[in-house]
Amino acid sequence: MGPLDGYLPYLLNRAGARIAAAFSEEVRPLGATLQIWRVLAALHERDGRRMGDLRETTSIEVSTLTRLVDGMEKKGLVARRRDAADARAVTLHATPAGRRMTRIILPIAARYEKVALKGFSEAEATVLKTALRRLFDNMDGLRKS
Amino acid sequence: MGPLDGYLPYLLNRAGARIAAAFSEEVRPLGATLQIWRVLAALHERDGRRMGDLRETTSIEVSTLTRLVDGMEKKGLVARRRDAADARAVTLHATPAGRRMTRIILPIAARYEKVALKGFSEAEATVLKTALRRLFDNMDGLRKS
DNA sequence: CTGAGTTATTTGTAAATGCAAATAATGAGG
DNA sequence: CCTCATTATTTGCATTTACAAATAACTCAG
Repeated sequence: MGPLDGYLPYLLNRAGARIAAAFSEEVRPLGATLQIWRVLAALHERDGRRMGDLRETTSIEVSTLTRLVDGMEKKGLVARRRDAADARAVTLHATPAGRRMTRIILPIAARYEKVALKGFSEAEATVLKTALRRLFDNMDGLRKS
Repeated sequence: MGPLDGYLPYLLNRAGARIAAAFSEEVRPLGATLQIWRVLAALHERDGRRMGDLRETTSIEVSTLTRLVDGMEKKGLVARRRDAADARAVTLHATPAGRRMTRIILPIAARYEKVALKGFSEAEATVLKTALRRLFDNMDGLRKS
């Protein structure tokens, strides 16, 4: 056990990076990335989201998101549309190909949860997830203090 | 609560990113970064580590580490030395300035733990950290499966 | 004591990322 | 209807990062 093992930010980052790396490797042959999956998952829950909305739900920077969506559009996974209600905004829509990819990745994501949480009881898993949400909330708006 | 809120990798990444961002902002005026802090903390525990050793304990890629250490050397925080025992290796040593910075950041890191874990009991915090280590271990070597 | 194979670190290079400035469109006053 | 302040997205650019190739030094068999 290393010296940094006591630090929460380190433990968090380390575990997150490892899961992300494994997941990424698995979906790469499908032409997907972790970020692409995040966008697809968000659109799966609700299609036609705006960029700013996606930024919020995926925690991906808007500028990064723009370029990510550029790529996804080129791959035919999503389509941009001007929002009818407010023409400043763009709405994103999963194409049939996008939805097909979502259906393929959904079970993979589920399997990864299982692997990552191997040895955890249902209750322990819930506690962990709740703790991570609390942590996130605890850091909310701390940047201006 | 967003649609991704059920996914562990997302929760992990999101919480980790937020803590990292807040911590980074706090130590930036000192001329430090999260990565610099990781190296300093590792050297605080044991000075004279090799690059490969640091890679292991900090989870920072070796090539990234090389350039990070380049910068730290320029700032006078650490000094590279050829390992006397094995001249292929380089050992890293904190300078007085490096140790001074470590002493300054240590309490900041401790404070961040407190803020992040606000509302957590001692026991809950321990459970969370243990869970994160288990998670990390669960993903060990999964990449070749 | 020399060459083949191994280990440690650095460098080359291309992709990802994030901030800040630029662009585009809205809405409210006058 | 203009103009100004606001909101939404994109683009410019400099930094960070990671993989892979290059370098350097070790080990050991012959």
